[in-house]
Amino acid sequence: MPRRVRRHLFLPADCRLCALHDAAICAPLGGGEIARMHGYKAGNRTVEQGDDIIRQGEPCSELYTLLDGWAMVYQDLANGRRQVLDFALPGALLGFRPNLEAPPVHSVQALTDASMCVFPRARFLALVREQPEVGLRLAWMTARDHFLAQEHLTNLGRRNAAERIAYLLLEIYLRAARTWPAAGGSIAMPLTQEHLGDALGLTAVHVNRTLGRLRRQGLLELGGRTLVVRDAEALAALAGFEPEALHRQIGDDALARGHLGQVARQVV
Amino acid sequence: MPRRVRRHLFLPADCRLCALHDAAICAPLGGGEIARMHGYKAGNRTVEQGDDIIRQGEPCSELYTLLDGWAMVYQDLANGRRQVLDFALPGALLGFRPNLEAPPVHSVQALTDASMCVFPRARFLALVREQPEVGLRLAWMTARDHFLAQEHLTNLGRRNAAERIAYLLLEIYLRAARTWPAAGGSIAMPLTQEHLGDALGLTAVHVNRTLGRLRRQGLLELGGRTLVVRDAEALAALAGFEPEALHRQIGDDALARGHLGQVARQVV
DNA sequence: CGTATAATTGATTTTTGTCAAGGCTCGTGG
DNA sequence: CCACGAGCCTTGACAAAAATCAATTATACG
Repeated sequence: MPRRVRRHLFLPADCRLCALHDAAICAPLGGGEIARMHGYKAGNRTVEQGDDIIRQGEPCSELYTLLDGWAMVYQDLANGRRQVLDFALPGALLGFRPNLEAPPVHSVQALTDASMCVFPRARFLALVREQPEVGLRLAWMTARDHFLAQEHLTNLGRRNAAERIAYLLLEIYLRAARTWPAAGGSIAMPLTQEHLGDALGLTAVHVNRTLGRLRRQGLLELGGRTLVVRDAEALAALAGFEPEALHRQIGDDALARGHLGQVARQVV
Repeated sequence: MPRRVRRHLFLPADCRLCALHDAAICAPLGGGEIARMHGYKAGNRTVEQGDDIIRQGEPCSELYTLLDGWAMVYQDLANGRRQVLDFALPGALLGFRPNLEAPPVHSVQALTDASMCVFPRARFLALVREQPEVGLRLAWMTARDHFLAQEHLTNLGRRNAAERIAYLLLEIYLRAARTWPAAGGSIAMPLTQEHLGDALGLTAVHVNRTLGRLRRQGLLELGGRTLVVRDAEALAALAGFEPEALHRQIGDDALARGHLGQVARQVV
């Protein structure tokens, strides 16, 4: 059972100083508007590793932008099984769902100490309402998350254990390396083998054996909260992973280049 | 190999006569605006069973609202495997993705003869731009599809063959029964056992055996393009399926009741 | 240190896939 | 009207993948 949520709430930070800007929901906002952003926020909050940020079934009237740290979105089933739906990195919007009035259906847990930007639901909606380009950004971010979920669906449905692991770790590597530039294929990564199993529909034991095989083949290294990608080419070939296709669809520039992005800017 | 796309293009139908209105992207539009909707459409189109509506990798500059019939969204992998990502029913928006400029990554195939409402990409974006409430509707529909994809992820990751089948068929039953009211737990359903397998990460053979077991237990009947749910309670218990939770999140009324829905209306 | 969490390994069972062969149904063309 | 073929469903025998059960062995941390 994850420990209870600890709340350390700070005054709103000045959004103009936020390094994350381009990666978050507020990306379309320009200088003048960003200065007024703090009016929509309740402030910043930090949580400790292991804390639940959102708990399925418990009313939650806030949305969050993850500012720093890792989180996981997951679902607990009645029979004790757990499915990890997504790993969230800085910039991720947490708590958005089709019916914001109903309690959340998924939990979100901090995998490291983490900090986030807190939006009360009503103010978040006001923001979306008053800044149409933010609404489009919201649609784009949701479409991106949907696309990633579909990729994971393919991963679970049509790949075996080794392929699934290779695919997930490559994806995580690329996403993390974009946030915290990586040296020599190595990134800090807090996921345990049990997390990987819960995300991939495998048991931790089977993840362990399969990881061992990949390690012995010289494809990767994993341990001590560190992931080292030794042979990205081979991993990609094994998993049928196409970085370009992924990037074309959800890359940073997709919003800037894509039509939806153009709309987002034109609407301003 | 699915046969080539046949195109029968008709003049735009009058959107005021469209029975689907509430279920589609245009739901937030009122009387005056709906009358101008045809200005954004290229027209209606019909396709035959087995036709590909969208093909992954082939440029496609249109979006569609499915008006009648069934479709499937799927992905072909390099090694010949296939993953079904979603089954689409009337009202579904087809072809929306994070980067509309890049070719689609998923294919969409008609599972019955089908008809749809065609939007050229540029005009679709103009609609979203000029009618902010349509933008919010787009965000909501995408969030709904994302939520469903996450449910499917849990289904593949943490349920065995019988549970997966029970879950999927119940979901399909409920969705179809909302579109075409069902009598005695029976609906017309064009999915083959191979379709189910490709959606559930199982082989058609294993689907067959498992379906047989469910049939012998008196839980359901499936054949002749007809699905009969004999014991919905037992199926739901087996699958851990909670219709209320699903409905609370994505039910028809969720938009009307939910805050996002309120926004959608207030923005007008 | 001592405890808790995470990783590892072996033996065994269960679930699912693979290969192969027939059977059923329905529409088409002779 | 019947024969044929395509697509789909069904079943059996066997193989492979993954889960389960059960210890151990690191590793991290107060």
